[in-house]
Amino acid sequence: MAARGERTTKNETAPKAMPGLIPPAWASPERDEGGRSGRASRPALSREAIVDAALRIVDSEGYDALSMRRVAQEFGTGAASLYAYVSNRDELEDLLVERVVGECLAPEPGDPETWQQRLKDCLMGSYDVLLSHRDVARVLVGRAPFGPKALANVNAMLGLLREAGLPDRIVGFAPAMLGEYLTGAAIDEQAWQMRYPEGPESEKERWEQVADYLRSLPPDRFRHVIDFAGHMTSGELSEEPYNRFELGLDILIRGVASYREDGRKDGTGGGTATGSAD
Amino acid sequence: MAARGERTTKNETAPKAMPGLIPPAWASPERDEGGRSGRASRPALSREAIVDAALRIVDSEGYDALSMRRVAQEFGTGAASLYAYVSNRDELEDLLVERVVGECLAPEPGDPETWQQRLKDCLMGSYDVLLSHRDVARVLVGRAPFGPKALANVNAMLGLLREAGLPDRIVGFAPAMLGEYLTGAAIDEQAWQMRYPEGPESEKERWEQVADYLRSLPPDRFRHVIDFAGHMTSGELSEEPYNRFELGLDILIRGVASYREDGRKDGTGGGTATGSAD
DNA sequence: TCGCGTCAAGAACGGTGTTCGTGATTGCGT
DNA sequence: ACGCAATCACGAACACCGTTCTTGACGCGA
Repeated sequence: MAARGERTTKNETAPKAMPGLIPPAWASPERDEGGRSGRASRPALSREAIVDAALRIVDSEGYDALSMRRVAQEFGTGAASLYAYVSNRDELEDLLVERVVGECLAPEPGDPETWQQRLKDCLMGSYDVLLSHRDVARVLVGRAPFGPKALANVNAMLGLLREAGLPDRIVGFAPAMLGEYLTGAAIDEQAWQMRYPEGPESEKERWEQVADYLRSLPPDRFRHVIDFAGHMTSGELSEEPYNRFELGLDILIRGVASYREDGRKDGTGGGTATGSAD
Repeated sequence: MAARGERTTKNETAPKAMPGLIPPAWASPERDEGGRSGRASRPALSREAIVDAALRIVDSEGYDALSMRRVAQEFGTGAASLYAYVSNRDELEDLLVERVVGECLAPEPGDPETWQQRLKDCLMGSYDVLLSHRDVARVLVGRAPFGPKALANVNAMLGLLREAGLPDRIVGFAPAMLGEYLTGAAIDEQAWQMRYPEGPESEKERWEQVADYLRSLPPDRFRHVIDFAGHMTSGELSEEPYNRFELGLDILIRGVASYREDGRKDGTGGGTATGSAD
């Protein structure tokens, strides 16, 4: 359907072992030093390599810099060459999503004792993965998580929630909702980081600046905004590792857990979701 | 700050009464039939009119069709003419967001008795507003809701949650989270509608198609996905007005409510958020 | 050695956001 | 009443974008 190189079925596990940045072996414009091997015999272009390059560009220059021409430039060629391996920019983005989602670890049964904590760990790890790839989360919006890797994660989540004794309706719906929250939170956080591109030590200062703006609003309208400016900007969360995303996750998981049908079957019956409640 | 023609304050209500397409009164190169009024005295272009046109385009052709040239075409002129009133495409989108958010009604104190229901009503109304403007929700992602209209809504939400007896941390954080969920859910729903652009009577059929795809996956991996395919696609929610968005909202509000500090002060102490629980 | 089929990729097409310069128009000062 | 200066609309241009068409070089079988 897509292009020619799709049915290769063999090399798709080859670059799996490369976690970080890739040595620019195939990025060098002339690799004919091997003695005229010709371009057709060793393509250097492949779906994997193209997705690698795209992710590298997003990592280093951001999603706005991603374009067919820019990806092709990474291989020292023109954009037209990509269309032999990728039918479309949209398909490239699909592959990019699948690639990034593959870095997110699915919750494994039994690691922490409560399902709430396992869910939290999985999602916070995914959050870190998304943020480690700059604004790659923007590629996720509106894309159903139906690739193999994404579905594997969804499958694991479903198993987790199923064992927790939740109604089927909630089990089936929660993964989509958690994924939506994950994506939205990552995008928002990245947008803030982008707006104030100073060093990471000014994190607090950045929020304080926003809070000051909110406090400068006319007090007759916006009374509550002024009063809660500190809390809205998360300057008051304070506990070092406890950030906005985690708080939202706690809220969400508490909501899900409130539908539990029988209080027992798994520990922590009361209702507090994660222990970091107060 | 922005441009010159901003302070006209008079003619900005003129084109308000035209809901549909505009009679090409100001599009005609010579409209001097009114007696030489000239272009400066009645610009026909204004920030309001430009935002009107942009929203009209999104409504009728979708966000992908929105461009400076397309907006300018609505006035029978070139894209350059817009830059006197709008400094940027980004600023135009800011104004568009503010415009749409202005259509969303803030929760008024006292309408339904419980704060949960008031919150739900407000957000479901906003959801309908967003979906009524096609995929306009895509413009909202990554944009902090800090325009006057958006802040007014946030202010009202804060007041609502404040009276509900929630911890300050939760009060300050919940509006952002609810807004995030609202945007994400609207985008996803619209993306699904776009992928299957058939009539609205095939809503059920569309979900059933997706469920069938999920059920066709290899059963050894994806066991849970297959089992929950029906619930994942919301085919089983069934109750006519109870849709995916509402279920998510209930989950979210339950999570928020679980942080209430003293059980009384407002009705419905138990924990079920809205009554449509099970 | 010749010819053929394959595939990389340059050039081109229609689109985008944005800027610059020009030319018409208007209101004001005289 | 006239002319000038300031204003402002907007066509043309620039540098991009995604995508397609066509060319042409290459390896390989005959």
